[in-house]
Amino acid sequence: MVAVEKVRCVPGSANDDASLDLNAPLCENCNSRHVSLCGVLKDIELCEMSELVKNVTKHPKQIICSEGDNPEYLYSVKDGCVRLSKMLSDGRRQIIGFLFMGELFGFACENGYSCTAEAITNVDLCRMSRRALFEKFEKLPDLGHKMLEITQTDMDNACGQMLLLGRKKAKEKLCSFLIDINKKTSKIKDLSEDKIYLPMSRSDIADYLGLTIETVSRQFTILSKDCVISLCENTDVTILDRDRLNLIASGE
Amino acid sequence: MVAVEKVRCVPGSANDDASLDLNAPLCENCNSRHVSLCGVLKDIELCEMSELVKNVTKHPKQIICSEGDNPEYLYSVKDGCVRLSKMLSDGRRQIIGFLFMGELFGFACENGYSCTAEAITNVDLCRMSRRALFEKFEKLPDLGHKMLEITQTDMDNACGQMLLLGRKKAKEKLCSFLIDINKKTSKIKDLSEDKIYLPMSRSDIADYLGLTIETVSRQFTILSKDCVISLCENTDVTILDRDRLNLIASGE
DNA sequence: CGTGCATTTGACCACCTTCAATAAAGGTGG
DNA sequence: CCACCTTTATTGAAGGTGGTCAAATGCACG
Repeated sequence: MVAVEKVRCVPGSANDDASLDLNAPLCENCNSRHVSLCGVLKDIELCEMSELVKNVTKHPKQIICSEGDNPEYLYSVKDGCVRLSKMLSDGRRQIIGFLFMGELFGFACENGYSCTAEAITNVDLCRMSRRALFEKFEKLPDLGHKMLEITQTDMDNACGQMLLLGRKKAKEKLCSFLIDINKKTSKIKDLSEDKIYLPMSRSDIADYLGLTIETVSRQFTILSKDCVISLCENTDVTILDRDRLNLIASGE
Repeated sequence: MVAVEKVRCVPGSANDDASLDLNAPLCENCNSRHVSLCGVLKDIELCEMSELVKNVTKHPKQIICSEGDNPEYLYSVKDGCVRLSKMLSDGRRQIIGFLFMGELFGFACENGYSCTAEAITNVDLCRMSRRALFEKFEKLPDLGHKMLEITQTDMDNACGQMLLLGRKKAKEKLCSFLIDINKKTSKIKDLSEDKIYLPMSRSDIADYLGLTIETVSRQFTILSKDCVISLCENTDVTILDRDRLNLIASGE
């Protein structure tokens, strides 16, 4: 509660490129601070984080990390939208998720990163050394617990997505997707409650839902004709009948 | 390295049903000990676990825990096979995974258990209080780290399964499944390298792969006619041509 | 031997894909 | 500023993979 000057604490050593690093962030000023992994940390503990993070910016279509690569870093989305995906050798692609502000990615096992991550919009990222972060769990056990909680929530979402991919019809898939994205983005963008912000392409949506772009496009048209949604631009949809949308999404 | 008498350490207080509880396990004698969460614990630390676990046995088709229920417990499979699943209101089912010896389940978020867990075979389980386990992370941080590692590996597998469900053809799905099960069970059953043990029904396989039983059955027949596998009984398959199987699984 | 359940097999059909044409939007260079 | 090209989305027609329905087979159990 004491007013303190915003000076960076312990600059230097941990950041290879030491003293005047413009990319070294001030975690206490971070916009996504309260919705991200760091949400569990007290103000004074944020210094610990500042030591091991670095700001990174990416433009649309730039790759952030690739499936199978040495998973040196974890990333947290500070702003923008990121897609995670996996590919088969012949080019078939499955999008695993779309990430917005506050969401963490870079999960991996002994085979390297599980997914490729690419920027969809302009993206601001917080890049953390995985090793350094895991070492911090000693000093800040809450950080480790939060990490576990996040991963378990991811797993819960993954289960829901498997149900969608394996058992839902095209129309149900699209409705589920619209509800999920609406839930996610309404927290972080100040849009009217029924606006859905869709920064990703039809092709991304198709690869997320296990469909083709043509099927996605047709279902958009049908939902629009049935007055469940209204299509303004491609990136901008409005929910007209939320009850119907929910009913269709959960399988009538 | 010192020979000690196998006496239970600290019996009582933590187990509600105190003194003469036959279900209170001796963790040091546990078969699945070295392939499970407890693999990270030293002998003397196992006592800590004995306090919070209980043995549970289930018969085929018995429910262990249900989607949405208060996630009081975590479970580790000591023996047998468990299926995790999610359902839509009209009965469509998606199986999220098949678990064998050493595997952990009971994952949950604020909405309760993510999945329903049912016994496929006779099953021996180690049941842990979630709360008590999470409290142990203070004293045994390695346990928390192992838990995180397990959850991340689960997440990695889930990503692979999403790729399968969204983008693979029926034949590719079945081949992928056979390879995965072969990998899993060869570690814990002493079967000849190319034998695949399938305790689950065709209906379970179908619901795992996002197909119908008829399609699964047809694909089994085709693979058999093409001499990729050989079908002895329904629970017993032999790999005849592992290279072909791998090629088909990864999409030609 | 008959009942009940799981699996296999066949015939038909539908949902979604594939292929193709068109329209709309965005970027580049003259 | 507009012609030109590329990229993205929509729409239509045709086709195929896998689903639905139905019957047959196999197997366990009383």
